[in-house]
This record gives sequence, C-alpha cells and structure tokens, in this order.
Amino acid sequence: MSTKHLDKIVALCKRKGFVFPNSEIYGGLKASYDYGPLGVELKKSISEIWWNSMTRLYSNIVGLDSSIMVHPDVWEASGHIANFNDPLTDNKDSKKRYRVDDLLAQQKTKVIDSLCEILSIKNNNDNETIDNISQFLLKNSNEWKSALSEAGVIDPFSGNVGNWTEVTQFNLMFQTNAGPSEKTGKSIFLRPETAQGIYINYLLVQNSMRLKVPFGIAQIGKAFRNEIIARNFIFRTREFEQMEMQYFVKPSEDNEAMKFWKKERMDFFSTKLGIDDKNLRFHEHSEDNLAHYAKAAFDIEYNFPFGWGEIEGIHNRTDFDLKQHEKHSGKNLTYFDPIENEKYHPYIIETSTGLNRLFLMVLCEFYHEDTNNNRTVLKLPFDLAPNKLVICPLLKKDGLPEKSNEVFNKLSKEYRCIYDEQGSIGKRYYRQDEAGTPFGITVDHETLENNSVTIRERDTMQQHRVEINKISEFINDKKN
RNA sequence: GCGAGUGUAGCUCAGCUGGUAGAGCACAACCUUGCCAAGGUUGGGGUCGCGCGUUCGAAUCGCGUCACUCGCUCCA
Repeated sequence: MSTKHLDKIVALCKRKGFVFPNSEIYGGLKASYDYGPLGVELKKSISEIWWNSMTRLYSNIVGLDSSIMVHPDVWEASGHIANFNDPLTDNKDSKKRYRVDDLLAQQKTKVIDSLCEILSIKNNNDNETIDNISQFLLKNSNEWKSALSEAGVIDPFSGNVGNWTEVTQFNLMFQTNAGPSEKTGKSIFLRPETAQGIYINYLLVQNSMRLKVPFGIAQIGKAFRNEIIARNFIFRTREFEQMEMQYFVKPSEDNEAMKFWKKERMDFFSTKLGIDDKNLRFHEHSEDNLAHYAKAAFDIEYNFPFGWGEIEGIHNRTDFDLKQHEKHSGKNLTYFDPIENEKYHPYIIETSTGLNRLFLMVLCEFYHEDTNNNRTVLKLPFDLAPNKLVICPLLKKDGLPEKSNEVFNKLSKEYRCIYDEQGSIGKRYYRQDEAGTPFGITVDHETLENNSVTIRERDTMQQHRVEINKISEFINDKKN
C-alpha cells in the first residue's frame, strides 16, 4: 500500500458520495470533512455494530449519552486544563519546539538578565522571574516577537542562539461562552473526550440500573480537540466521534480486566468488521510515555496506507479520575460493594475508539483494484455496505422498468436498495462495485414470464437465477 | 507551528518563454445495446483556490491568503 492508494480512496469518497471536504465552496476548512449519502450510511453501520456488540453482547454494559458541554470544573479535575497551558516557541533553524519556561530555565543568567532588561521586568533570579517572562512574552507576543533571539537565548539542541518564533500558547480545548453575553456568560469548553461524561454520571447509572462491579458504560459522541496539525484525510480531525466504553472493576481485578478487554477488542475488529489480522497489531505504551492518569496502556493499530495508526486505546485509568472528581466536587464517589461489604473507588479500564478512523480503516481494508476485469471494487461486508442491492431493468423498455419498480418496492422494505436504468448493464454493475453494493438484481424478459431474476455477486461476478419471492432467502444465505 | 511542494470542469490532467480556456473519463437526453465499463448524436458544467499588484493584456510573473500533500514537530 502507498500514499497513492490513499489518494485514490479520497477521490472515490468524493466521487461516490462518501466524504466531501467541508465548506469547499469557501475554499475549505482545515481538517474538516462532511459525510455524504453513502458515507453517513457506512458510518451509521459501523457505530451500530459497535453499539450493539457493546450493549447486547455483554449483559453488564449499559449505554449513556452525556452532553458535550459540562461544568468547567470537570476539566480542572480531569487535568485537561492544567496539563496544556504552556507558552511555546519554535526555533526555525533547528526546527525544535520548546516550552518557554523550560527553555529559559536552561539559559545562563546573563541571558535572563538581558531579557529582563529588554522587557523591563524585575529580575529576582528565580523561577518566578522566568514565569513572569514567559507570561509576558505570551501576552505581548506581537510586540516582542524577536525578544528571545535578541537576548541570545540558546537552543540546547544546537548550542547556538535560536531563530525563535513568537511565543504562542496551544489550547487543546475549544473554548466558548455559555449564555448570550460574553461578559456574564460562563466560560465553557467543548469536551475533548467523552469519558468524563461517563465518570461524572457513573453512580447515577450504577444506581438506576442496580449494577454491581464489574460493569461498563458505553457512549458514542463527538469530541473536539484543537490539534496542532491535522493530517491524513479523516484520520485526525478537530471534530471527531468517539466510541468509548468505561469498565468499572475492583482495583485488585484491573489486570485481569485489561487482559479480557484487550482480547475482546482485537476480536471485534477481526470478526465483527472483517479486518485482516495481519493489518492489526497491539502497541504498548512504555512507562515513561504513559498519560498522567494511566497505569498501563495498549493501542490497537491498523496498517493504513500511510503507516500504522492508532484506532483504539485500551487504558487502565486506575481510580485517578473518580478521585479527582471527588476532590473537586466535594461529593463522595465511592462505590459500595455489597458482596465484600466495603467502599472503594473502582478502577476504570477504558476502551476508546474513533469512529472516523474506523470508517477510514474500513475503506482502506476493502478497497480493491480488480485489474483482471479493469474495475474498482469496494468489497465491504454486507452489513457495512451503504446500499445492499441495486435493481436494474436489463433494458429501458418493454415494460422492464415497470417490473423492476415492482421488485424495488418489494425488496426496499427489507434492504436498502438503489434503482438504476442508466447505461449498459455492465456499466451499471461496475458503478455499484465501486460503491460497494454487494448484489445486483436484474429484471429481463424472462422475469415477465416466470418471475425470476438474475442475481449478480459483486466480488465473484457470478450470476444466479432466482425467483423473486426467494430473493431474501438467497441473499440471507449468501451475504456473509 | 516550521520547511518544501501542489491548487485549471465532478475526477485525472494538458495549456511552451503572458494575448480573450482544452482533452479523456464522469454526468444528462435520445438512439443503439438482450447480462459485465469505454457504440452514435446532442447537451450541461470552469470569472483557471481566493485577494492584491505588475502589464495595453495574467491560468501563465510578484506578494499575500486559504486548502491539500510530504518531512519535522505535537498528540490526554
């Protein structure tokens, strides 16, 4: 596979109505995409398969749909605000990026002296002075664009004075105001992950459903991250859809639960979505690479045309989040275990996957170029295909369109069907191959005599003669 | 965010050193066609990403901007 391959998928997505660039008539909006008529069906199919498998296959997992906007203190508690508010600068020469306070802490005193002089900041030769400098540079970045270079701030990587960019701050979270007036409105954030909505509701869910540990809460919803860079089509976008399941366990049983979910989630991709094992692998986060809340973390990665990329994270978040929310809210968030007769904060095993990434994965996995027959085929499994059947009159005359409409009306009650009478029959088959439609039903003159049609299979191009009232039976038998 | 490259019809692209926009495919109508694309006729569709500038005149040159691709960087 190659990048060329991805380009072809992007082109197919636009051509056939899977994915369009957002705001295209205005020149586009970076890393923002819209899902077209076929795309919305595929996306829904994937999320339905996930939702059904989570909430039906496991009797101790229930669903939730929490709101995108929550009390701002939630993000204080979760660590999202504290961990992402550092002023940064880039050295254009070495192309390295630094936190300004870290960078200044590594400078000789004369550099700090000189900075204080340039900026007229009181110099106490301490960390506070460094903080003052970096905050000042952040607030006045326009005026003092070149202050760092002027003062001779050294790049520890190159050992030379850096060619520094103006100091900027990256905010992961989208911030806005609740209430129509900016003055009186409260500052709120669009959620950067759906998980927190589960944590703050976990006791309400547990009580209302009379759940006992271990139990899980599943949720599908949009999340927003102000990514510094967004690349690779819909792989990393600022607005995206998460499918998360947070599993609450006895702290002593966390390792076992991790093991269980690692296997379950890997199986999901291979058996439920039909992804080839050789395109899937685990990636374990090394200890010094773990997020601030995690004890252990595994990613499931897929072999995309642009390389291996994360499609799901399975993390042991311990009791970090619940304890944080307890601390910040002042409410008791312990779970009472009636069997052990004790109270504790459950450990949380998180399985978190990105719907948009699965969408891209599915397209990459099932995109095929059939060079023998000179056609492009999207070999989507039946359950994922946006349209299941295409109904075609062999010819656009002799009452065949009318008969086809009858067949269409009958079958569309059961399957998502599409009707096509335009062009030669072969062309119509090929058109639908590219859109992933698994079966073609063709009405011909014989149909008028004995009510039988031709069913043509997308992947093998084989044809079968089937009576109209046995079509469902045939398809249900053949579809997987 | 930094660096490099790209941006002409829905798609893939042509358009040499500046002189009033082209092809193939796709799409639509009619004909042809009796089961696997590319047969015929006709037609719709582009202020050449956007803006400013240089010029008598710019798709073609310059600057800016937006978007995409690649590398670096970042990634709760």
